[in-house]
Amino acid sequence: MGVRLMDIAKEVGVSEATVSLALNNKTVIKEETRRKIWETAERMGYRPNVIAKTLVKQKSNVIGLVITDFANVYFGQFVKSCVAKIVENGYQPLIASSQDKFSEEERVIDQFISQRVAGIIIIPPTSSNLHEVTYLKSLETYGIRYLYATAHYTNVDAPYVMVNLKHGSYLAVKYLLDMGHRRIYFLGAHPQQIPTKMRFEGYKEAFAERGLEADESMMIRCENADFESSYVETLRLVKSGVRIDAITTINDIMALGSLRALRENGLRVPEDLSLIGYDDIVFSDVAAIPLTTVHQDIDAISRRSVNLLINMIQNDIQRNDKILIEPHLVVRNSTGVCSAVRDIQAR
Amino acid sequence: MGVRLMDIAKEVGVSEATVSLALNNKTVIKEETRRKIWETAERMGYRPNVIAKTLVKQKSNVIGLVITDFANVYFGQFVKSCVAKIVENGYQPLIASSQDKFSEEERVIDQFISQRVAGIIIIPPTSSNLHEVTYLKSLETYGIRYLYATAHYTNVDAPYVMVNLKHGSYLAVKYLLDMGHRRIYFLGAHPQQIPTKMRFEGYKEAFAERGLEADESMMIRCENADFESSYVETLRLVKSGVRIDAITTINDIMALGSLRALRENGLRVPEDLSLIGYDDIVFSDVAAIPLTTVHQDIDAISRRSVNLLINMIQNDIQRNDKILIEPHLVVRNSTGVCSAVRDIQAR
DNA sequence: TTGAAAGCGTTACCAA
DNA sequence: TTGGTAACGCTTTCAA
Repeated sequence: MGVRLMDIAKEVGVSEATVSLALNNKTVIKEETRRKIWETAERMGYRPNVIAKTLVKQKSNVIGLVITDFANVYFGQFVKSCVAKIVENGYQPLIASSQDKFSEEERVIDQFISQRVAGIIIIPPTSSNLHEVTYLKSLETYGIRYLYATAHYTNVDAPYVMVNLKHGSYLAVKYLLDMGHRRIYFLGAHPQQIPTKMRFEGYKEAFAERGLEADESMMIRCENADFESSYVETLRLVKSGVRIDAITTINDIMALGSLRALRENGLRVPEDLSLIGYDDIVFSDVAAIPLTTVHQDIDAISRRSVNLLINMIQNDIQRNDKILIEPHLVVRNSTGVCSAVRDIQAR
Repeated sequence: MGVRLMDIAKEVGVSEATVSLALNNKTVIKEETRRKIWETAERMGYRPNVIAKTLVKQKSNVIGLVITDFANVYFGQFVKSCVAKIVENGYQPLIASSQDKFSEEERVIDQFISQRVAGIIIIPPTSSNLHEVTYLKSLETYGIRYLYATAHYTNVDAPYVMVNLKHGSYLAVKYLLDMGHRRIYFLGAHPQQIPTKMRFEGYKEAFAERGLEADESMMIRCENADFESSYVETLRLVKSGVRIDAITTINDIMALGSLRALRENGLRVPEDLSLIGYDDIVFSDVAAIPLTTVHQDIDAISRRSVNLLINMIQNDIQRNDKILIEPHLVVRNSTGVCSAVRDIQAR
């Protein structure tokens, strides 16, 4: 099935080697022969077999990309950005999902090794920051370069590119403090998980900087880092009757969940209280109230990741850089001066 | 670099063939030999080279998937669903984006052919329904099975799986008519494009069924099928001062854009007018006002697509099925009885 | 139960 | 400027 070099060779009446040389535009081949071979190849609908090519060349131009969830907008944007950069550089992307499970990450990476990819960019599952990462040995055995993106395993000494989560959270909370807010609730997931942990450190830092002490009880632990959990916890908070100046969440979807709960209880954002998200996915601008949020430069993460990986591939060396991208705050309409402060000023 | 069958063979003191047989668990090999080979393979960190395997077996288990945009939630969900089903069936997914451009679709498919994939699921660019699709001949030359999903080229006789767009729109408009709405604006893209065209046909059908004639001037052509364009056109509509009973859009993002324009002008949804989206992406439920929308069963599209493709691959035959999935209306909070009708009833 | 050898489609080296 | 041939890592057939 299909056309092979041999078929073209027979048709033109030359050897396989000549056809190969001609199709790769080696100038050793006489102009006329080359033209004839190209024409015949075209006419026969020849498509080179990269499988065979890779086998004989003993190197692939495939870059693997392990993400956790195709349906998550944030990763969708990351994939889009990465793929563009990989293609630009003449490599071919191969994307797989770990479904946010470490066991699947292992399976997928084993598959990539069997594929003999040149390098891999790994986005680890959100839930796990500690793991016995056994596949690294295999990657080294097969000379496959790798790095982690958007997060990393704390117990593994490997290169990564991610956003300075702590600083992002610091910026958000500092801004809220500047606006007079004090009772700032923090909605996160498990306090042990990196995404939550790092952000809460930023939260505390902002308070400390002002000589204030963060009230740990304002760190609300949500079951999952999603719309529903955030909605539920915000509802509970509102019903409890405590004073809430502001709420920060560890991603934008959670902020939207929170927003829904607030609005359903007649609380106005930002008049009654402020709300800040995290990530700046497209939908934060599309929400009921355009969300103030911490912008993570996805493009920068992907650019640095791809560049570092390709650098490792081309120099045939596994490096160990740790790259932190600095986030910044995007102020939109979900935040304002603390209502308590406003009341005082109004007098 | 890396471990080969030969390395294991040398280590154990048997032939390559024996190692191959043993690792593939052929029972011809003596239990003890097999065990020893497995142990050694494990110890040496052996990973089979699928490149070589594919070459010799002369068949691949890779299914290509061409989408238009990784950052689009709708396709993100489709990819997720497809990938799960492809993996379940023991195949390996290979995903690429056409960036919504036909030229890129061609490039990507050529790449897939060079990869000698077993079959391809193609999501065509939204903008093009007519195209000289030259790659089909190549696909046939190399015996690669294919089908279109979520849309198709009208001038090409090839299998496809998509939602009955016309019927979805019909359901939405019929519902609005039932609620007493008459001045129903339709926000779409170019009237020639399939997604817009089919939906507007459903719109007209719902009117016709009631013996009403659809007013073509209520079909508003947006520059793009996105948030911004929809926002702009809705704004223009509102400012023009015409009476608006309801608005339907061809996707949920557009509905959100529309919603923003309405709210900014003090119009309440659904009290003052109703709004219906299309697609039922996650965010329609997360919007300021949970959106009434037409649900497209992405899971069904992907299931039917993958099943049909695998059927073709395994029976080694290119079929030509056209599969239409029936959509249904999901009523949430953005729709209600027409205010004009309510006023009358209130008297 | 095991081994030798041919072959998959391509490239690359050496000869012609 | 071209051709013959070995090699890439694996599977498979046939013989031993």
